[in-house]
Amino acid sequence: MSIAKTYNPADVEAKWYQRWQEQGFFKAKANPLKTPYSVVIPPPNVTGVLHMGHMLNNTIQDVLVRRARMQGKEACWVPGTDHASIATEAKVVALLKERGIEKKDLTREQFLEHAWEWKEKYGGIILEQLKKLGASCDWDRTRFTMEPELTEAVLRVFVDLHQKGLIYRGIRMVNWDPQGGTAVSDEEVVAKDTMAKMYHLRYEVVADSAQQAPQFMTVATSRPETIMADVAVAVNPNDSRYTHLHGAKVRIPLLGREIPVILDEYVSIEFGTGALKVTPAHDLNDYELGLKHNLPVIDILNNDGSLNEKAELYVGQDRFAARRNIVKDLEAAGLLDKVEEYASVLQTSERTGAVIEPRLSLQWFLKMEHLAKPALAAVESDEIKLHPPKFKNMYRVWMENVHDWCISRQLWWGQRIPAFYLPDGTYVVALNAEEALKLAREKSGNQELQVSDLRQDEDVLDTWFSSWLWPISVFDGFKDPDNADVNYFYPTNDLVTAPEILFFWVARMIMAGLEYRREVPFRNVYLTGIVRDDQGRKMSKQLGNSPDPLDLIATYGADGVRTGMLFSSPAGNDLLYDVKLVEQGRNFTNKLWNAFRLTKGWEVDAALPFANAKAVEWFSAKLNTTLAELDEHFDKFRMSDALMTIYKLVWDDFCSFYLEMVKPAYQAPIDPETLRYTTSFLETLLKLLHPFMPFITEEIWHELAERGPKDYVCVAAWPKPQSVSGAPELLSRMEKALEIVAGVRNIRNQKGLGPNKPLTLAAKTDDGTLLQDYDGVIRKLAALSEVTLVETAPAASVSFVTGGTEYFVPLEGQIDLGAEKVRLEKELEYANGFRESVLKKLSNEKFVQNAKPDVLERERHKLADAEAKIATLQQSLNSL
RNA sequence: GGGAGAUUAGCUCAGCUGGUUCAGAGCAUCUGCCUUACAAGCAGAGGGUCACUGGUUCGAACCCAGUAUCUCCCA
Repeated sequence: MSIAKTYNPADVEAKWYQRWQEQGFFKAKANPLKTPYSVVIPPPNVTGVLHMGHMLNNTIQDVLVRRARMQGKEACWVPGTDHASIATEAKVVALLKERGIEKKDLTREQFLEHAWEWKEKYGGIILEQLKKLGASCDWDRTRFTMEPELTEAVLRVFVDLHQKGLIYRGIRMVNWDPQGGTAVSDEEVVAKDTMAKMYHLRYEVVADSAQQAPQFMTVATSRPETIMADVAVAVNPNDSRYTHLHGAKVRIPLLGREIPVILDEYVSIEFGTGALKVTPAHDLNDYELGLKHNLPVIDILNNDGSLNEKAELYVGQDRFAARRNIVKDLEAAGLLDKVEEYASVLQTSERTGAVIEPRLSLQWFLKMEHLAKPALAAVESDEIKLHPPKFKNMYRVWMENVHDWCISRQLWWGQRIPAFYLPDGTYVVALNAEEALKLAREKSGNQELQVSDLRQDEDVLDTWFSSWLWPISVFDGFKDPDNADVNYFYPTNDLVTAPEILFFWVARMIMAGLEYRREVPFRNVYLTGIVRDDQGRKMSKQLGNSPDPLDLIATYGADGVRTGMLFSSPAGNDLLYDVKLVEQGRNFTNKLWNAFRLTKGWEVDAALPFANAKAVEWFSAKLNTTLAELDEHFDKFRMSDALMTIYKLVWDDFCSFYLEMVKPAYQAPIDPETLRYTTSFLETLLKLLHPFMPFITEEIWHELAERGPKDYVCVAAWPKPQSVSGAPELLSRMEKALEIVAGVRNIRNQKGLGPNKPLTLAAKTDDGTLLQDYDGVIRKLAALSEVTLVETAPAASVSFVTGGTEYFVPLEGQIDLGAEKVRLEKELEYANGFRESVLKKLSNEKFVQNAKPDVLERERHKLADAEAKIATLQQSLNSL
């Protein structure tokens, strides 16, 4: 039988994924006999494709879920997608445009038909990609935030919150995305630092009499096109420069409309010219100033960011075109004083990238105060733990300063707001038109009203208004609040997501969970970092610095990519992606493969006695100690540490030491006992590795032995640490033995002797038990023909000291006495220095008085060891 | 402008309540090896004033204060 020298993932990954599905291992159902463990996926955009962030995020989820499954829990990972209203609608609009169709030429129904068609065609690609990664989701549970059941949940919640008086409609300053043609929430606005221009404009002061020479006041603005919406100029009452203008009026440049000069301490005397143009319709602060001073509001913007007829000038031009033109005209009219560059912050839309225009509009809002309070308490009390905990601070600050949530969007793709307007302009809120009609008849007292008399609100709800219900709605907790699934799987256990959406999504899920089930939606929130390139830049399409995850999987194998991504991604830390990481991951799979290949190739001779008791006993101790460490890492959500712990256990302890200890000579057979132990160790390692590397572990599991129909490592029991008697002693003795091995190997290296040149070793010690017990191990790993005890140093030998004992490797004719002397003197010098430092500590009375007894004891030991070592070295030197 | 966090080896990070020679890991580096499981490998080695300056303490990477730099969040 021949096994490939390198592991070939492409051959096995699809096979095992299919088999797991056929076996139904990923399916979960309420089972009172088992402990539930559930995770809901952060639903990716339905039209999205897998990127590196998804890879990291979903690998972590899969590790958690697979481990829980092996621990015998009823593991349930619910997959699904998000309808992502702005992003998807923008994509559909762009697609239609390519085909020569403008959105404005379509009816709502026609547009939605196109959108659904597109969703059916491209939607869910990302879920297929997740299968390539090995994600063990219960695919039968796949949900979509805009499917009928989930839409119903959204509408029910809207109606309920409206009844509770938490949803209201009002005119507010909103963040307007002119490209998306919709309002967006505060959380969807991204601030970008830029250099902006500050234009100093001259406003003519309205003269008392026509005879006076015209006077001007200079007002600075970064958005000169908004002067047509000005309703006042404000100055600080304490600003002596403007005292003469108190009560005056000024003319808007070019337009000539007269507006008052008002006084308010809000105006900063230092900033700009100390005079502030007041534009209530297009700036939040100005709006509040306007309210205070009872000023009118003039909105000069259309939905698409162009100027409307209220502007009077530049009507129909985009705001940026209008800005260029008005600057030109102002300059020509001599009304532009100067232009300065200054560092400013540009507000942009997260979804479309367009520059946000603050704008007054009529929107739906959800009051947050009532919802935020318990949601804050849940995190403060650690009922929900954030990993890493540093995010707790951020969470608190945000929750204490939360604003009402603007939940309406001027889009078509999404859940339409269930508000129905009566002919008189009032409205009712109801789940559907029939219910609305009932309410409308009651409200108006008009029994003649028909459904056709009612007009439903045109807006849809913010996407997050459906995703905040996700942990409940995926278990049908709104439709049927007492169903077995939701009772069993809710609250879920862990949520894995990006810190960017801590407020968008995580905080709101906590609110919804507490409001609708009186229980938090999850216990742990694991916040991943952002995947960046090796220069620390965010991965982006524009930069082209993001590898295609599917190419990576094809090249390095899903297991290699998964482990590569987890090698260096502690919670909350950004992952600097480097192809070296996935190479390391791939190399690790190959290492494991070859360990398997070695053991698989052994022939057994049943007559042979058990020859490797020391190795087996040691590795058993090592394995069980590591197991406990591993569980601790997992419990603390230290995924990289958990992986690294297994990595070293497999590579260093199992492959480099254990297998080398028990490996028979070339083509020699192995004893049955050793093979039995070795196979069992390997099986345990496969189990530990499975959550990280599901495919290769399943492949080896089945290659290693004939397996029953349900015997998969995927559902094998997670190993529990067994107590091994005398484990610390076993570990430290083997460690000492391996130090001797390293000493010999070092000499081989220094002297340029090959790894196999037969050598002998002599030790000068009274206590030969270690050498005796580990004789086989030391001889084999260091390739020694003989280990002896001596009383004096053999002639012509190289020596080393470890564990207070001096060892000699006789090397006739190859010794450079001078070099050897120098080496020994150096070592002696170091040992003396060490002795001095310990002595100094011990002769410090205060230390002796204050230090804890065990610390003191340790120092005394160190001193004794050092002195013994010095004596040995001195002797060797003398004998040279 | 307000707040939070960080600064440890070339890189990415550990280092729990101060105490095993002023520190660990992985990767990278260097040296030597095609030693029949693996060159996607083996063996060995080197590499750090724990950002800086003070303070507390018998003792500080760890506690305190200040300085510098960086990152993130909010305005």
